[in-house]
Order: sequence, then structure tokens, then C-alpha cells
Amino acid sequence: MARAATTTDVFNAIAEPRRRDVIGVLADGREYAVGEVVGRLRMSQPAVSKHLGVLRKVGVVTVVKRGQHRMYRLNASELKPVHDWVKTFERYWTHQLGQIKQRAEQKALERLISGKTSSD
Amino acid sequence: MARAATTTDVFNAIAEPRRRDVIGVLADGREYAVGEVVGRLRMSQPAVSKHLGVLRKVGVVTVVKRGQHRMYRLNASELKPVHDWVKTFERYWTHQLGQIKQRAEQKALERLISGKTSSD
DNA sequence: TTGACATATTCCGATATGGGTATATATATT
DNA sequence: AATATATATACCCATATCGGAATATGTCAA
Repeated sequence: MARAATTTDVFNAIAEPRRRDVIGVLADGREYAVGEVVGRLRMSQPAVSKHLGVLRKVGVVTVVKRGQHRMYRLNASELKPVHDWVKTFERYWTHQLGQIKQRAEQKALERLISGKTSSD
Repeated sequence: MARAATTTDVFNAIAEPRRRDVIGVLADGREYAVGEVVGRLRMSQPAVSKHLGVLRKVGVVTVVKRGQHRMYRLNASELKPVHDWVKTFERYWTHQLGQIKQRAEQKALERLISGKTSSD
């Protein structure tokens, strides 16, 4: 088995920095032709096309033909799963103090349980 | 050039679903021995060790030896970059209405600009 | 020392990557 | 019809993956 395809997942799709760059360009919600993205990123046209292709397969962008152009638009709601997942850990960095306190409580708790964890 | 190493980035590290599963086990903030993670995930021990290794290189987990065990603990703050990045797009899915409204405003705006975008 | 246990590491194979270059496809313009 | 422009695709290559099996390393216990 090899690594999961980049088109498997939003998580996989956004793992590539260049792809996040592309998303960055589309971030204002407007539609962009491929060439415009190319211009703003100093990336080869084929590279941009490929990245947009991946993002499209995952649903993060949508395309519509207009003349000889393909207009791409961000479909940000597809990023929600990532947000939802990572949001679970928000408490670990919001209010830095809470973080430390949490650590202390945690240790106390562990002391009570005496280091053992019940198995399922 | 090939795909970026999984240890390059938090983004790359969490792209693998099994790795998110591992993080899920550690999500309560307690420390876990490798074997415990193995038990809870029905994954081979080497696989878990490898995934933990990746997460460790990226800083998402920390290890400490205790007897013949290696206790792993989540270091969730390393996930913050992901949160920060994806948070940028929050507005696109919070209050579904706002989403539609935004679309409408967007289109109106584009009509004003008459479909043309200035190049750099 | 020997053996049991916990974890890491190595080797393997199949697979997909991302970028470049070249080219195909489609549309507009003359 | 011929040409220019916009975009997608195909091909190549070096690389890293993930999982499994086997094995190495490290630690405890008798």
C-alpha cells in the first residue's frame, strides 16, 4: 500500500503547500482564470492546472467554462471537515494559562488512577 | 520532485487518516504507551510505532521513557497552524445564510468590475 | 544469564506523487 | 482556414509513502 491519493481527502489535498497557495489566491471568493492564478503565484501553468484539478476532485474548488477560460472558484465549505477536526483541540492553545492548569489537573488525575488505564 | 515527506509539515502529518486516529486516542491529553494505542486501534504495533514516530518528528506528540514503555502524549498546540489556516474560511460556513448573502454580494461586485480582474 | 515483554527499525513491494517539457484540445480572432 | 491564446494531458523521473514480516534493541524478572 502506498500513501493515500491526494484526491482522497480534503486533508490530503491541502497537505501540499502549493495547493494552499492556490487556495490563498481564491480566498477572496472571486472567480479566477487559471492564467490569473499562474500570474499571482509564479508557478508554471501545468502545475497550477494540476493543483486545481486535485482541488476540484476533492470539491474545494468549482469550475465553469467561460469562453476559452476556465473560471475557478473556491468552495470553502469543503474545508469544514478540517476545521471541525482541528477545532476539537482548540482548548489546548486558547488561554495559555488554561493550558498549564489543564496539565496540572491531568497529572493529578493520573496520580489518582495510579498510572493504569483500563483497557476496552 | 516527489510528494513532500510526511514529516515536513503538520499538514502532511495529519493527512494520513490512521495518524488522525492515533491522535484521536491521545486526544484526552493523557499519556499512552504504544501498546495501549495498538489495542485501541486494532493496528499492528510497527504501524503504530511508525505513525507515532512521524507525529513526534513534527512535534504533535512527545515521548518519555518509563521502564520498558514509551509514553506518548499529545502536544496539541502544534496543530494550531492548521487551525489558524482553516479558520480563515470559517465565515464561509458559519450561518448558512451569510454564505448565500455573501455569494450575492460577490456577484454584484463582479458585475461592477464587469468581469475583468486587474493583473499585477 | 536466560527469557519474557515492549518498542523501534529494517527490508520489501506496490503505488502515487509533483514538477518539467512537450503536446493535445478548445476557443477566439483575423 | 490559419493563427494565437488558454487550458488540460501525457510522459518521464526521482522520491517517499504505508503496511507487513522479520528482526534488532532495550528493559524487567527470575
